[in-house]
Amino acid sequence: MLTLKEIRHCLDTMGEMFPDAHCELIHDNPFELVIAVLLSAQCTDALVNRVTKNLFQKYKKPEDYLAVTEEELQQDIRSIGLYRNKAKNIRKLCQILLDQYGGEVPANRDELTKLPGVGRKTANVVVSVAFGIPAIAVDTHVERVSKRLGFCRWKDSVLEVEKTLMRKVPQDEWSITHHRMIFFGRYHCKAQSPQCHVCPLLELCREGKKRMKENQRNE
DNA sequence: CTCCCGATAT
DNA sequence: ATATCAGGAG
Repeated sequence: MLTLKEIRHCLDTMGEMFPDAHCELIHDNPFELVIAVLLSAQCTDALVNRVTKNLFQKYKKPEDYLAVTEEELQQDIRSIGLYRNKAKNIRKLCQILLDQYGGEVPANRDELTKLPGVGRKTANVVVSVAFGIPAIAVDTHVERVSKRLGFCRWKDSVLEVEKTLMRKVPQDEWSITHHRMIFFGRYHCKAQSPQCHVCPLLELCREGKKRMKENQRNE
């Protein structure tokens, strides 16, 4: 486990590496963001953006998703994967927005979490990005980076990772820290090929040093 | 824990 | 061929 000062150094370094870290899901309003984040489960942002480019031209409001059959919506998002669950959840979610929220997206994590297909991670992204409410969404990248670097313990659940990060990072930096960790994980500390050999954090990264030693044996 | 699932990187 | 991708629900 890293000290508070070491974590501070890691986050500052990530900020220097990725000064423009931001949400890469293309959207024009909170409703589009909810749809995009829901679609992004187990799928790259690039592919989501490719699909939503057409999707958001055809479907503007919750009513539009309910005006077609579920099979038609499935076909419109098929290339995303998990498309049966996602199509069903999107249509249920739209019905609830119309019935209970006047067709608007609630600006509240607990209300968002009640929506089908919206778990804690998706809700955190929406409140943070769409409504400016401080939150740390722990996705696959944030979890992997936290564990490799030693921000938390290997056995921690995603909820425990989130709580640890909230405890160790000032609240007014939650959102930007979340995005810096996403970029760091997506483009540098990648799942399959982490760039340990050019990593400025290698000296305090337990996992990184272990990986570098393993590589030496294979030469 | 398993299932959902196509696209892409390794 | 296999792992991974801005996860969530049962």
